Amino acid sequence: MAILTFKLTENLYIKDPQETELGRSIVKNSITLIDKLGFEEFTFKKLALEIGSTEASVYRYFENKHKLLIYLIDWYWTWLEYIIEYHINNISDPAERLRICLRKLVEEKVFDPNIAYLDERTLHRIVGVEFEKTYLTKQVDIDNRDGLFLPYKSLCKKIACVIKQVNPAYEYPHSLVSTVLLIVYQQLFYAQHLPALSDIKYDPKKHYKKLYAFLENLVFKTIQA
Amino acid sequence: MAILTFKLTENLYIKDPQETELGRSIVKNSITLIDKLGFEEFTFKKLALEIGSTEASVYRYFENKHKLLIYLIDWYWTWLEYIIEYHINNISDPAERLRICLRKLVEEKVFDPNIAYLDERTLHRIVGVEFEKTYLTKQVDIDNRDGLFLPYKSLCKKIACVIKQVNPAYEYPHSLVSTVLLIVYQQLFYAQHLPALSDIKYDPKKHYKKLYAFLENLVFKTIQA
DNA sequence: TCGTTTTTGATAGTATTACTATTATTTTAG
DNA sequence: CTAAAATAATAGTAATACTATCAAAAACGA
Repeated sequence: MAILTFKLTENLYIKDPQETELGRSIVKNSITLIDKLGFEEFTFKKLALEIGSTEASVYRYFENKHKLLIYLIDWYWTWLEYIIEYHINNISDPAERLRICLRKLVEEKVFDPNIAYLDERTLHRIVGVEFEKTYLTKQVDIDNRDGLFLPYKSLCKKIACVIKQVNPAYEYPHSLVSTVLLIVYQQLFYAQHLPALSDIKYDPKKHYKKLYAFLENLVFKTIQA
Repeated sequence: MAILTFKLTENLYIKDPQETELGRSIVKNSITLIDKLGFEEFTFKKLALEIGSTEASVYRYFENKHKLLIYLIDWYWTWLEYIIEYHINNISDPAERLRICLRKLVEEKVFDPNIAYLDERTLHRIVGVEFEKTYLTKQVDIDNRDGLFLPYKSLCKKIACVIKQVNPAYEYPHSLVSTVLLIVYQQLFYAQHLPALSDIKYDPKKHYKKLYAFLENLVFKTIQA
């Protein structure tokens, strides 16, 4: 059993949280706490209390909760790209590669503590609710310059390349992929909380299938010549 | 010259801001201030200072800044639905109706103080950056029950109906429309701040056209039988 | 026009947040 | 075993997100 870890840009943290017990505890517990409270209500003080440490100690790892959130989400996108890469690796048919990408995006995330360092299922939920808050800010240009959004851009680029393989003439592969990436989380959120905005009914057993059907149709028809 | 105003749900405010000079000043100035500072940095204290009033007075109109933001955005969606309604009103061809919907969604907003009560151009920018923050919260179900998202759902439904007219067999009209609504703001934001995620280049003279091309292709191909 | 209600302004106060700083203690690494 | 590094404990600050009180001003109704 190989434990998966990824190295993220140093601009995200003051001190690498993967290197110490406390650091790993901060990351691990911030996931459950953000999931439970939502990002707005989440504070370093509450986190410190949860892990039996102090606010000041948390601040030695992350400048602020914004950076910590991006750290978690960057980890998720890096992990997802790895998963997708792994599964399309030896598939030669471009259309099939694209179908696998979509399936991996939509598919329910499983958490295997033997393989994963973090709980991807909870992370998946956090990404759905909090991801857009990471860039819909006044500091987006600075954060972007600092490379904080690289994992997401990398994933987007990878899938855009697959689209280009299916139809090299299609003009908007990046726009389509960034759209698809948002749809996944948006439609699942709507299904659960704002059902008037979606035709996908909330039902953990079936909605992944419906979402996939919606997406496959949208993507393949859109890029067809 | 008719001044456009809309009545929004009473759950949004403590005291109707349209009824008093101070109320209108709060609404008007909150738009420019949120646009300038971003929602996170925006506070009732700063707003009160700006309009020469006090924090306590602002709190007499809105429970908190979250409700104020939804008020502004609800106003925008109500206005946009009115505009769309107005333009598709006497068009009989469903495909043409749909094309007009898309055009009105994408089109640069103009601000005519003779017709409009609020500055829709600035509001458009706020919607792009702040809209998703209104529902990506832990209170989404309560806010939804209180009818705070009705204008958006109404707009979505209206356009979904147009899609149904174009192809009654298409299974995901609401999902497609809510997707399209987000794309508009998302792709313009990406074009400006995260260009790696989009194929639309930032250029106020031409990007509306490109965005429209991307959308028209996506929507019509997706729903075609 | 007078009296009343409503609205606003002025001021104050509280709990919480988002930090920074200092020092003592513990852990770890050479 | 010692030095360096990491953490805990504690304190402190400015700002936020409110609530409360009371007086002045404006609006309004008889």
